[in-house]
Amino acid sequence: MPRISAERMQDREDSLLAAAREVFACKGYEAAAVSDVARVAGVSDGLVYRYFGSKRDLLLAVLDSFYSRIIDDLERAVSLSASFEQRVATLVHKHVERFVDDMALCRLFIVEVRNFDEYVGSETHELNRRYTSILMRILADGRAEGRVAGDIDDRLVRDMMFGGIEHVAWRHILAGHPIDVERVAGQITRLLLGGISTSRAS
Amino acid sequence: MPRISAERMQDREDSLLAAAREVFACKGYEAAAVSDVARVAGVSDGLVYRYFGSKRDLLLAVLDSFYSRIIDDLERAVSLSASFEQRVATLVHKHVERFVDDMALCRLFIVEVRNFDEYVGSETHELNRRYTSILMRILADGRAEGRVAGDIDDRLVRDMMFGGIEHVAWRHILAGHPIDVERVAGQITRLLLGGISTSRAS
Amino acid sequence: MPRISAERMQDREDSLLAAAREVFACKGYEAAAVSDVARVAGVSDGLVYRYFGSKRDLLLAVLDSFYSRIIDDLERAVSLSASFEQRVATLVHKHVERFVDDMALCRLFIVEVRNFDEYVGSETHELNRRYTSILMRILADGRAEGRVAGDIDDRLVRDMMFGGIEHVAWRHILAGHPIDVERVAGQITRLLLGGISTSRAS
Amino acid sequence: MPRISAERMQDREDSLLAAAREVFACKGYEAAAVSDVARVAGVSDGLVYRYFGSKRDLLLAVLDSFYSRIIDDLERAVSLSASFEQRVATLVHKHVERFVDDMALCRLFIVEVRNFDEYVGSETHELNRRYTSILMRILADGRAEGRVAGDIDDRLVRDMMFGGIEHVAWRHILAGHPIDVERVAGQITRLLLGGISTSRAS
DNA sequence: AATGAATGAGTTTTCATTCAT
DNA sequence: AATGAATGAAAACTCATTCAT
Repeated sequence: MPRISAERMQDREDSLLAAAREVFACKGYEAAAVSDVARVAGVSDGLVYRYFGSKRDLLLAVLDSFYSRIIDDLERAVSLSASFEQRVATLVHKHVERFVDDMALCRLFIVEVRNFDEYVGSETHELNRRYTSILMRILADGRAEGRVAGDIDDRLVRDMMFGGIEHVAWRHILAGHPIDVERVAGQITRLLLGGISTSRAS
Repeated sequence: MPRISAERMQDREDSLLAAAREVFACKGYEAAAVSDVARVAGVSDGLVYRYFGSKRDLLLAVLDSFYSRIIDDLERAVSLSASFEQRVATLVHKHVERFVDDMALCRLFIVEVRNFDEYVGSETHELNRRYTSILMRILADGRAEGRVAGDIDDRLVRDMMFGGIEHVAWRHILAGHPIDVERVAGQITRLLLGGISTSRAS
Repeated sequence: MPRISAERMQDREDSLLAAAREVFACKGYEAAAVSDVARVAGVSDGLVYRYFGSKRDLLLAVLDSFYSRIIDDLERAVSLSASFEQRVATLVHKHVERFVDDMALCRLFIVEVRNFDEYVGSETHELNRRYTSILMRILADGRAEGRVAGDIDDRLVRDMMFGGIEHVAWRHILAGHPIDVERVAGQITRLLLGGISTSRAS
Repeated sequence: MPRISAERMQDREDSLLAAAREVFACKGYEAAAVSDVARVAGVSDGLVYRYFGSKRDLLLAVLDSFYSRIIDDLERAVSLSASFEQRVATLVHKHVERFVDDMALCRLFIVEVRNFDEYVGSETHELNRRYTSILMRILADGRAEGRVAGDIDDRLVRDMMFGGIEHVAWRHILAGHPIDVERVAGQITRLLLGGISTSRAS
């Protein structure tokens, strides 16, 4: 017979998640201690392990909840755009904005999770796919509309876009000067859509 | 354990560097222990500190030696290319190849060094700048030749290219299927030069 | 190893303190390892750091608890003495006795703490002041009663007394022959009060 | 067949001793590394062990050479004083001055050597005895001249004097204000000779 | 005689995780 | 269900000392 209701358990899990997000974002995964998370959440160390199997699980849960949130947000924004070019522009804009707003969590994902063996096949991986699949659908639709050059591999575009934006955002963040999201996103969009060359490229 | 003569100190340093490269590449920086490196190099723990001041120094030395090697290689390759487009193609090709050949080291740089405070201003940062400056020169020359669209920010191109290739390479590596360097580099080059759109973009 | 209830935390702290006192007294601060203390206390190494932030903190806690104990004792003894001379005699007697009873801790204070930069301004320093202030009050009162020569600097007396007794005690302890506290304290008192000379000194 | 002459060996030993004096004085015994000494002396680590059996031996040698120097100096100064009181005054003055001039070495002796088991019976102990015996002779002579109160134990006087001066000097040094040697020595001398009391003490 | 590379034991401290209460 | 005291296994780094050269 449970002493606390399911509702209460959910609240606890949420507050632990929030605490973990804060602590991991602030100190990074390695430097964060489970007891930091417990303290911030206002519970005992031991209780953390009733809700999450390990420190690693906690990290993944933080990132998964982050992804759930941003996927919905991105989908909603993209759905409001009319043309292919607008949808790309919106996605680029939102993604750049994501780096600006949630730098620490993006970094957490890039540095602590994405590169590890366990990543492939994980829930986090699946969520990342769902996030990027929003672009894949835009590209498929754009191709159907004849807006995408025929010899382009969509996965390549996806990687170039997300990889590129990651670097651009990082450069600004490391350099310490704030990103003018509007301008940067506009430039990236133009580059992606139109390329570097003055003439049609080979 | 043989005591080595003065003239073999360089060998020792090299073998420590090689051991560190292997261990860091395999386990990542945090997970690797200095004693792992020592064991692989066949020396005592303490000796590592005779050659490298700290675990961190060892990491940076590994990356610096890596950079020194690949900068020359890239410069030579690029210098052999005639046109702007060829030079870009060569650089993309070489960079993709680099990820294929030295995935672990690229990852080490990206994950363990690039995102840390101490990075800016370090020797490694300088080497990274030299590496990327090869592209910057290509772009500047291309612009002088009128091959680059006027409204393009070179640093943006740099980030999109290196960031994009990083993700492309990663996808293949994570998925476990080998990269057809020729084909992938070609596609990336085309995308960068010509963009996604069928017509001139926005 | 039994897990203790909350109400027994104090006991744990006390037993750690006792273990540290023993180990430090026996081996000195530098030569003592935290794991020695843990072993003597019958706990794990890590637990020491739950109660004391560092090895240094442990040392200071040992000395502070020592001082707390002896200050009360000295104050009580002195307060029972009627005249200036008696109070000085009592203090000397008690102080010599202290060296005899707690040689190792006195030595710990003198050797490991008193001469270090961090000492000034520390809790231990404050306790030491309280201890020595007992003598300062005796001297001030004695001066008010006209029992102290006018040109004497009280701080000088304090240093001569404590420094002198320290050496006297040390000599006996090093030589290995027990101190006749009564006799030695009497001699010291006489010397301090009356000086060496047969006639009034220069 | 020795490759270097006995003379050269002596020079080496002297320069090692000087280097050790400097390093120990500056950093303390524990914090000083043998290789620091070697570097300062301009020789290899290994060579230190040809001249001194261990780091400890090096410390003792430093202190022994220090004692040899100051013993002569003190003896000479005292021999120039005419009366008992003058001789005491000179000795006090010289001893206070010693603390001022050679604070670090005094501290080294007090903290690192005097309190250790091996001290009793060591060369250093013997030198310390010779140093303090200068006072013992003064007292014996003073007693013969009737200048010393009959019931005084000379060893007690010795301890009170050296212990007291040690504390006085230390207080000034810790507090950071320079000692007015003349004044302080004068006060100490007066206190030792005449005592605290306004009247002849019990 | 001299070097200095090499050793390897030893130290403090941290923390994820467990489990008696 | 909740606690938080306790564990114990690392792990980075230092250095006195040795000994092949």
